[in-house]
Amino acid sequence: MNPKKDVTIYDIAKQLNISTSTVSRALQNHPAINKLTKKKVIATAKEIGYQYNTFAGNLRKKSTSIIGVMVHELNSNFITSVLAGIEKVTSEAGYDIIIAHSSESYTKESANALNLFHKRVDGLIASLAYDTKNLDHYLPFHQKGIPVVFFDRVEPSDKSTVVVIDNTKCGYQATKHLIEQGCKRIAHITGNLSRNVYAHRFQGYKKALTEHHLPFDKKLLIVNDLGEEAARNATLQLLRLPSLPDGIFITNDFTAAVVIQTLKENGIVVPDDIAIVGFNNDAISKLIEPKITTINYPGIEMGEIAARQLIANLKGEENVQLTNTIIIRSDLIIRESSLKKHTPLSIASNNNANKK
Amino acid sequence: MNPKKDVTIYDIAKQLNISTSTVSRALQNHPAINKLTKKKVIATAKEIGYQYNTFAGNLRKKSTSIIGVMVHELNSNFITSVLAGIEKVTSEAGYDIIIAHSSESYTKESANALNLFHKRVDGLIASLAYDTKNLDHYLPFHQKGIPVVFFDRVEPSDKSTVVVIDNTKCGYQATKHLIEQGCKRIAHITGNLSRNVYAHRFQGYKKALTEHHLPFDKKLLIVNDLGEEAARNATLQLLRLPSLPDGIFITNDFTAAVVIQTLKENGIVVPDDIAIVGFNNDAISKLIEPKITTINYPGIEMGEIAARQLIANLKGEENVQLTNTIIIRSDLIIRESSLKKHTPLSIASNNNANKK
DNA sequence: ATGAAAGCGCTAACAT
DNA sequence: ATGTTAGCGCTTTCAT
Repeated sequence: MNPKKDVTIYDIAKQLNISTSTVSRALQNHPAINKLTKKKVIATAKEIGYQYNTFAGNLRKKSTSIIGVMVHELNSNFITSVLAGIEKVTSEAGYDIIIAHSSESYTKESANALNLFHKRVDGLIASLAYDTKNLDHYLPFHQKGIPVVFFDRVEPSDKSTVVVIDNTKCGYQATKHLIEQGCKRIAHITGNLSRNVYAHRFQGYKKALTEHHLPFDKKLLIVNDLGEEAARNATLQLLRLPSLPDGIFITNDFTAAVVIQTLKENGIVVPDDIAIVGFNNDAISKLIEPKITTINYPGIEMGEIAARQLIANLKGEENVQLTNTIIIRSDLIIRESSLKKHTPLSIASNNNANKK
Repeated sequence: MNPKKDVTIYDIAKQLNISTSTVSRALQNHPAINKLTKKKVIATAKEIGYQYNTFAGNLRKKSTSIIGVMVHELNSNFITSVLAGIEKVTSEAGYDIIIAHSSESYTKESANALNLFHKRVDGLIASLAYDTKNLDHYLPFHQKGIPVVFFDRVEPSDKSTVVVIDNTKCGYQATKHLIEQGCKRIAHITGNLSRNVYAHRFQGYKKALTEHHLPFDKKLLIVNDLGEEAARNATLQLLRLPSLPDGIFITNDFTAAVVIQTLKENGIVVPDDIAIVGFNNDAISKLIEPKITTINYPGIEMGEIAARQLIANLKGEENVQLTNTIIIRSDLIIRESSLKKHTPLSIASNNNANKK
């Protein structure tokens, strides 16, 4: 298949009548090598079409300078920002990255993890799939001392650093904001509650209700796969309720967009009849009508921090036991979808009158 | 960094008192090996924690079973569908894939190409970046006989198969549809015209105008980077024109969504004042108001076909000279954004009255 | 059905 | 500043 024989450092060495070690060192810009020699080596390398053989190098060095990145999906602003952040930091540090995506499937995540392990990545940065419930597939990494950093979708682990946002706080903020807008019956549409992000947002939601003496009504909690159809069904389900909710906190903007559309199709006015808060600050949140109030959190920064943490681990600078959890800032962005006309924002947001 | 020594086939061989060749063959399920031996080898492999070393294998075999995939971006439905298609076909054929993305930058694309080359991928599937103007960075692949298949964003090449849609036809269809809706002044917002997809769509646009005896007005052609700000500026630029367009054909749905929003903010009614056709059938096209008429084309299929073509090349089954271009079907999806009230679709779409 | 032995291309400890 | 040398772990030809 590759008929032509590869050009190796032996060929360069022969041509220049020097040893392969000198060639190898020259190619790596080793300080002990004569500048002239380096020049000659590089020149002949180019001349005879030499190409570095990564396998031979990796086999010898027992390290790949590759960092694996496992993501649960690819098509969201958030993930592409995280990837950009990771790429920036890792490439500056001389690492390449390999991206694997699980498409939200535990099985695929597992297979990919094994695959990255066999590819001998030096480290791993991962976000878990929708239905991942254990971390067994990362055991080989731990056993071999390969550092793993989890971000966003995580499980508690004493073996790895996790980089997350404070989802409980976000859920709390989102819900509190709706309460301050005068909402009394706030629904929550979210994903699998065994996944940390959704579990914590739900906790925050409940906390806000409790603090403001609103009852938690389990009919107002809908857990689904967050797809388009599920979002429509969830909305219709809420609309069939004997008494409608007056606010919905939805765990991602895409789902929120579908919900808003379905509500409008059914003659419900957003935010007047039902106020909406989404999550993620995806591009779509600014493009639909009304624009969606949402939680923003910086993907780039999350990626950069995860990568920096991993590289620190790799260099042995950092003790995982010490920095086990890193929390990134996040904030509520208020737009039209949640602003009930009768409660001006400036008053509402500082209003603690509900508290005893 | 990886303190523990790796378990190798030598360890297995020693433990069982057989040779490494037997172990190697057993692990590969070679037919000449005794079933019992195989079982024992596999058992002890598991027992002592053996892990295959890809580098040693690749170094020896001079092939990696890895296919590189170069994409211009990651965050679109289209690309994720293509990836899914590629993944399906390649994994069935026993290949792994490595995804590299250029973020629409020629420089990054170039660097990534070299990188994949050094990683010794067995083949490459690529879509070009926004500003890629030559294919020099793929030369090493051609020289070494590594097959490359381009999809969607391509340049003409006699060395590779290209998999595309008929962009000229799509541009023509989109524009003709607007004309049939009664539009007389149709603007076109698009990307870099040296990129094939945009160039061809523009050709189709012009062809439709010419065929229907409408003049091409260069003030109605806006070329930009298709980002959010550019889309807004483009819209405002059109709105400043002494006589407004009554239709706009826009080269992607995200941009179209921003344009529609900006139009609405400026009191223009879509489609009544200005009808809109987008491109790609992204999720957003169904979620904004009005829903966007767009061109749909099947990413999954494109990915599958590109991958199948590459694998056929790899196996030497296929002669690139013979199948140089593969065209995938595509179609116009008509939604509200282009439907002028006074021209019912059923009549308009079969109407050739304009023709001499 | 199994084994011996060579070698894939590179690196690095050790020598000079 | 450069060379010698011994592998890294696997596959495979040739032999038995």
